[in-house]
Amino acid sequence: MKNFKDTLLLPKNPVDMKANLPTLEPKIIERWQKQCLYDEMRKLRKGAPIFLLHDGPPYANGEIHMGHALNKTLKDIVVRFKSLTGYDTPFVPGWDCHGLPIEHNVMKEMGASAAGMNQIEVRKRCREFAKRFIDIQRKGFIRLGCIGKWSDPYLTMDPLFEGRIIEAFRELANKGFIYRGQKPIHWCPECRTALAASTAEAEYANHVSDSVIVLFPSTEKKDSGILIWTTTPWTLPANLAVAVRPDLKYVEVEVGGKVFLLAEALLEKVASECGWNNYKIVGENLGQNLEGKEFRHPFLDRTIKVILGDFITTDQGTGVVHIAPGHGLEDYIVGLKYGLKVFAPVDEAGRFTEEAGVFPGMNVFKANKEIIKLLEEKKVLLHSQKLEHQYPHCWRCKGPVIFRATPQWFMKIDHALSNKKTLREFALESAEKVQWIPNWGKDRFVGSVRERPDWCLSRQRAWGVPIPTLICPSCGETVIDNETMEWAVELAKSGRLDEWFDETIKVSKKCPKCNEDLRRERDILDVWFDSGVSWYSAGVFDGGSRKEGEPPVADLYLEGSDQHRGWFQSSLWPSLAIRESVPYKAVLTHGFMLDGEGRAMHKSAGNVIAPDEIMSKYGADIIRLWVASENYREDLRLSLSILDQIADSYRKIRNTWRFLAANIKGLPKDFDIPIEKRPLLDQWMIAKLNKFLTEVRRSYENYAFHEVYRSVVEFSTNDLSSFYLDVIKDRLYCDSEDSLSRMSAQLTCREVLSAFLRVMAPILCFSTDEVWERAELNFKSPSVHLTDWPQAELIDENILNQMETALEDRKLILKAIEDERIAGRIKSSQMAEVEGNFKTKDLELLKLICQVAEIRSGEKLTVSVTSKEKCPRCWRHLELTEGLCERCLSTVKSLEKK
RNA sequence: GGGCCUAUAGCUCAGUUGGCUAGAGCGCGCCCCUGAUAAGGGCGAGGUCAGUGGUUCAACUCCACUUAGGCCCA
Repeated sequence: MKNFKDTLLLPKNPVDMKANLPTLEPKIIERWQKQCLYDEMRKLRKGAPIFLLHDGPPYANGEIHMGHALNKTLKDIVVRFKSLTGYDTPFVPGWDCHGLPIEHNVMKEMGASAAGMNQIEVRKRCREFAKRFIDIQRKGFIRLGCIGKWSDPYLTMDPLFEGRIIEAFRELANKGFIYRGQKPIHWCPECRTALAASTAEAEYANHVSDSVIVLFPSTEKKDSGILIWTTTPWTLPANLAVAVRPDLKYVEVEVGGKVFLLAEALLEKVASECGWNNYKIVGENLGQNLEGKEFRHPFLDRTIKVILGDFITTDQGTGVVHIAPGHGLEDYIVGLKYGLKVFAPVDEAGRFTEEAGVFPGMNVFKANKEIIKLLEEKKVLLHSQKLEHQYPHCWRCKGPVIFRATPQWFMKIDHALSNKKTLREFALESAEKVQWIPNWGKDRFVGSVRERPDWCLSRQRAWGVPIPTLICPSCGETVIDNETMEWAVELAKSGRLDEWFDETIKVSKKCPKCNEDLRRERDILDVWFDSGVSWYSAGVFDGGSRKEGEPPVADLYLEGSDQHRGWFQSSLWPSLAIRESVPYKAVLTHGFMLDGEGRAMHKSAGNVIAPDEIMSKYGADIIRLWVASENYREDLRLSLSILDQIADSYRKIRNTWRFLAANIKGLPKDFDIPIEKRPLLDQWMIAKLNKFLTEVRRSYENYAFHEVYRSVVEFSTNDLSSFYLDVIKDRLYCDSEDSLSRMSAQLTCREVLSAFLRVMAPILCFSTDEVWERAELNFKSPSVHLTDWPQAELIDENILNQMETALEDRKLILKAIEDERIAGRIKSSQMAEVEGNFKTKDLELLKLICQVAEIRSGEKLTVSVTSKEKCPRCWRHLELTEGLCERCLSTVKSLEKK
């Protein structure tokens, strides 16, 4: 038999089957940089409506991890999609540069030499440290394919930005939102310094404490009272209340003529500790009914009230907690609710002051013994024992630390705005107007706003923006002074902020109370304040820090769900207070990274997969496809086998593009055939494409990228690969090059590919651009990212329905053929003759899409082997003349003429 | 301990206001093709819908509790 392969128009592949993304992607990034892609995207949409996604700044500390990759990829998908659909999409990335973690790392890096270093030197090192990681992280984000103003990001340590931070503070201060209060913090009496609670500064280690059960006598009845338990007897002089849990049952117990009140759940335990042999319950009450009841302090002349606290547990103690708001965080918070004073009669060396009322000047740890003695004398000590437990110790001197209230600056959350509403009320009301994605985000946000205390802005650290206030070292008076704040702004903006901390530069102001020389506040602002005013300080359109103009309201904030209590709030309070509006129109949150088993990724658990690892093995597009495939509203699982699966899907999609690209070669660029003049199958393909475009667009608009992924994979597999492309191979390969039928197929393929690439460009930003170029679709736009979203045309539902019916018949036919194949009676579908009762009227269409030799109408579905010969050129079984089918004969003949 | 969230095939996801035998793609198994070839096509097997109890004519879906996990707070 003659070999006809040379007479066929087989695909000429401009796209490699193997993507080799790890080496390809960096080259595409280079091209984008040469093309100035970000600027070109903005230029293309100049004057169009703006879609502003304001980047939440990651912390400039450490390499990027998958959490970063997830967050930045989601942002990038949004930005690229919005740009394609016609928006001007500025995206200015940012970094959070100040704060304790960096300072802590710097101190650790310096080791012993840190001791003699002054604040200014520490700040310098911190700045360098932050800069180092900004560069590392920036490289990582660019490598992920994220588009944005990487040349000029906003940095919270930029002079201009630091100046804005102080200006924001000044605005808040002048509107009356700032005040000086007290709050307990971890304090090392040995080093006489504050320690950060939430980091490694307070190390937990074993410590032996005095565990005591103490009677607070009743003010009414003799020989009765309430029993409290504590492991820090030294805090008793600072006691201002006792707390019970509202839902817990409390009992009155009679023991040897005395009556004690305590939680029922702990009665047995306490009885054995106190050695009660005979006791009787004489009364009971729910905690909530005890609120307001009065008792006497065990050794001071003070009346103590019962308050309610939800934090009380029944695993130890008496179920009644002694409250010293100056010496415990829970005590402080519950104390605020009841208007208790923040009382901490302990000096910075950990010694009682005169205010303590007992043992002035004595170290509190030493005072424990004396207090216990005093309790014994007063006959209020029911039980005392040594208890070894975990207790925080100073990371520097290793000594035990204490909780001690110190003066701090706060932002008021319940201060009224010009609209007479308090900030909190305004926030709760505003939450209703924000679009929360997913919608339960509102509940989570509102829940944490409702409960939160005033914002403590002070941090006793070096690396940050100073709180621009003055303090009298002699009488403790604090001064918020516009001239001083203005000076601080000037310092910041001229890059000389370190001078604020230079004690040799004296303050010229005097204390308004005692006329002493004032000094500058040494505390710095909470780092959350820095990022909280990014809407006010960042140049969100042009990059860097804001130079002029009103700050805009962002269309979207997109962060991990932990930010409901973090950045979404820290941004909200200053914005509500300063400009009385919410800084975002919509808030989208995503879940957290989990491993393949659904457990959190931790370095210590050894289950971390780094973005770099994936990028060098699979490529950034695989990360991006993975991000798109996951429902990010929940937590996201990641493992190498999940990535393998994503890589499989990628290959499927890529091969589909590759086939399309290979078959449109040679089609003139301006060639067109009106839809209605094309073969029915092509008309269907276009209708299907339009339906696909409509669905995918809707999914993107809803930020439901996993729906996009699903639609795309299914479109690729079901509609294209296994159906349309398989069927049109005959036309593409065997029809003559200039035939309308072949060109119609090519044209349809080109339209499908062009639309498909643009639809996937926000996700597979590298691969789509590669194919866009190689398939020579770039004759109008040099990059797929500089095109318009493919508009869906009117969808021809008639054709879709008609084909739907035909496909149902097809499914039955294929099944019947498969049965024959398994029985060994038939091999290729091409040799099948099928008879049956079909819903489809158009049997020619059915024959075409089933790719069988013949289809006839009949009673029962039967498959037989055709007697017709196989055309040696197109492999279809049909009538042959001169050894070929009619179509192939004329095609070959016209070729021979040439 | 509190707030919010999650649990459907090996994997990633669908499953409308409760209503036919719970679906898809991948993977897996078997087969076909060798003119998308480190491809392509067909068929098939996979599910106690985390568990228990309840509401209902009817529950993957609603309610309660339990278990496992996540984020935040304490």
